[in-house]
Amino acid sequence: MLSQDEILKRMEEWPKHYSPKDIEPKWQKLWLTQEYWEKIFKFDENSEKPVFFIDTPPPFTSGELHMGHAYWVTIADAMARFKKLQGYNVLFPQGWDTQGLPTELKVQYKLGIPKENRELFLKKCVEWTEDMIGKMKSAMIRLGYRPNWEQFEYRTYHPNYRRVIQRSLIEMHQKGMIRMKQGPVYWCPKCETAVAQSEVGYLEKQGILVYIGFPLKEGGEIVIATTRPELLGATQAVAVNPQDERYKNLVGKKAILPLFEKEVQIIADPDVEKDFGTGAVMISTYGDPQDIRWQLKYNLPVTELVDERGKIKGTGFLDGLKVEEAKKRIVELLKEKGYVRKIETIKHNVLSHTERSDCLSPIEFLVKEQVYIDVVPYKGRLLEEYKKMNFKPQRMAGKLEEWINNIEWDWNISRQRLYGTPLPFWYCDNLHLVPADISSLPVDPTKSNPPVDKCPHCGLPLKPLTHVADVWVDSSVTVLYLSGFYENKLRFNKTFPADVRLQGTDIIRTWLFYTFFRTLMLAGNVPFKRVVIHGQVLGPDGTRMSKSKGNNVSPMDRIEEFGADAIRMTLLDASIGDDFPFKWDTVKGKKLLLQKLWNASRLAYPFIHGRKLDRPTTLHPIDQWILARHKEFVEKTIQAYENQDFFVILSMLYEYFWETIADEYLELIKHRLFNDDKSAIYTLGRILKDIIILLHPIAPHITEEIYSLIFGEKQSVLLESLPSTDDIKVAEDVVRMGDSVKKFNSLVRTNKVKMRMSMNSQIKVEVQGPKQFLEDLMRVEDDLKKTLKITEITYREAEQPDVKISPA
RNA sequence: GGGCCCGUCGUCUAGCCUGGUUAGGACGCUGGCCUUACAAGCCAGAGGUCUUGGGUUCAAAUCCCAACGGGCCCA
Repeated sequence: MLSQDEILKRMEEWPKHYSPKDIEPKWQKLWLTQEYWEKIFKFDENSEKPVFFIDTPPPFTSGELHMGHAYWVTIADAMARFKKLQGYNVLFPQGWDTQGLPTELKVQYKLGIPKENRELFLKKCVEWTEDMIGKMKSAMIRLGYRPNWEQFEYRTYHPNYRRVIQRSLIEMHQKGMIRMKQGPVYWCPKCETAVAQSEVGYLEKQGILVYIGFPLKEGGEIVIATTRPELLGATQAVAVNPQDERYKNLVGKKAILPLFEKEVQIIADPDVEKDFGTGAVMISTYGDPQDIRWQLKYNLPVTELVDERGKIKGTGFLDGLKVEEAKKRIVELLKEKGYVRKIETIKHNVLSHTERSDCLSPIEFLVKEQVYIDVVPYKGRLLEEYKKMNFKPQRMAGKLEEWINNIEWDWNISRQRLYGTPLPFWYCDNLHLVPADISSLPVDPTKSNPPVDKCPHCGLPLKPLTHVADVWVDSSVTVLYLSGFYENKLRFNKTFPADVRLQGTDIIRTWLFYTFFRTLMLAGNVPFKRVVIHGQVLGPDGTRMSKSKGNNVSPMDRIEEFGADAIRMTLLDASIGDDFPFKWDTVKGKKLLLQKLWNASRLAYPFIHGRKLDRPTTLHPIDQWILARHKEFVEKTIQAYENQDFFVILSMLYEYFWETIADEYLELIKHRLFNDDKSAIYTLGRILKDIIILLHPIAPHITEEIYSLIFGEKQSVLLESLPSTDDIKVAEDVVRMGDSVKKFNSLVRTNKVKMRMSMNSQIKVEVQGPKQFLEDLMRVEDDLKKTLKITEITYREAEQPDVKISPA
């Protein structure tokens, strides 16, 4: 037994203040060592342990790790660490989505490398990418993120990954799902490339609604309203609603396009909104998706009026003008000739290039030869199969379903770019596709010869496809790549489908949908069993972070001050699926909680460190009480981890650890600790160790530090296993006693505050209350006296509990 | 135009599915207190017509309807 002085001296060995910036990098370095890798973080293909495979998002390599990244990094890391503690063999990958327009633009404009020099351009793209990865990776590591870098870090430009992408395309082609065809495509004139349906969205913009009088062939006129007067030259018909009395007698008649002097028919279609404009619209090729539907429905001719750079062609008088300029010019001309009836300024939704790009330019529809993957024919099957995945939160399943329901066009996968996965095909003038040999992958058709001399279908000469794949073609095979679908059947059988997919709401219709679709088509099953979809991290003002609003917060801004652990706790203190504002004040609060844990450990250290914590045959009633509470905490925490309800764990830390253990229990057992009471020492050691283990996935650094200082039997908390509480018997009378003690403590303290006494002052107490209440207190009278500096307690039965105190 | 989500102390939120203590916590605020871990602390306290209006019920923050406000997605 140590003397009081010795105990206090040993306590001084423990740094008084919790300093995350000293602790965290140390552990991050250790986790990355070969030794920790081998013992803890490695995914062992030969292990008999159950496998847990989490599919994490491969972020685009922008170079900046923003709060949204920090959020999923934290969730994924916490999930993986928990599963390790639970005894799983964890496959925890991290990929990089390396290809795409933003990188090309940086290389083109920031580095000034011309696209014409293809080799150099691609080399610089890769260099830029690696640079960006380096920055993001070090920030991830600084947050305590520890995936299987050694085995499962991947880059979508890498030959190994590219081989899987290309093979998946060739196999889809073999299944008859890929074809080249001509048709309208979403086109971004600014980026000069085709984009997919999932990359566009509607943005509210200021525009004009022009009312134009079309003369009727038989005399008179019909006034149409349009936001796209510049497309007048590509107008193929005028449409009205069949129910519209105003136009009933005009249906079937001919109208004449002003300026172009072309006759078009007036048709009736139920999709025309009677209340918009004049109720008469012009159908042009193409102003919006509705025009495409009408063009197909009525088999209207197509006039190509806009070129790849968004300039008008084929009109003579508007040629070479950009769409916006042409709009102004044609309105002027129409005014001069007296065709304009009215012009309104309106706010309307304009289809724009919104996804994965800050481009936001309006989308045009161009007629192009492109490569498509059939999606529409599989809608029915997709609507059935998606139900095999369970969603957290459940409502997110509805978002996927809604998206599948809304799919109208097949997936255009060709992009007119350089830095991307080459589509592994050659083609002929009849648009037949000839795939590369699987043995030749990865392949760049522009640099290799086709596997056959001529088109096997029609004998025409073959040309290489110069297009690259949509980035979602790349990232929709993460599960197939990681599980080893093509290249490691042993691993595939063990790991497929993945246990969890983690991602944000914003990529449901892209990453989630395409992975689900492609994996189902190629491997015949859904890619994962469970999809966990988190919300967005908002700025401190509760709105979306954006540079223009200046409400951007980066996790790295104040990580030295508060530490990665406190940031992780803040991010996890939200219900998964909800958006939440990020405030440094909240982080400060989490740091205080960790400081509390630090101090409690400081108190426990001299009594527990280096001691054997055998369970004594009998336990003090107060220890029995805390163990009963402890059992509840352990069980609920494990349950919360299983459901990814991290905020539940955090609220229990406040309630159980801070309020119950730190504020009540520790005070009650101090006198016994100093007297080397075996029951108290055993209990404190046990609950503290369990708390450390259970908190580790959320706050890995501080828990490793405390564990190593106090317990340290193993090199890492992760070599421990989840606590079991099977041996703890919960006795009702003990739990009730705990409540009585808490009540008594509170009454005594309240009275001391009222009487302006210091907490330290000696008092006499007269307590009243129901018989049961008094008996509970008598059971631990000695502990109450020592804890609350009471010299004498007298008891009196009464209905309501109350105390009277007086100075001793 | 359609769908989904959300409105709870000054701020962020738990509770709502499965109706039933005094609506719980964190940050902030007020007062007191250096107590064998912790003043980056402790103790105590103030602060809420649960957006509004109807309805169901013995009983509504919770279930239903409507309105208002905010957000997201789709057309």
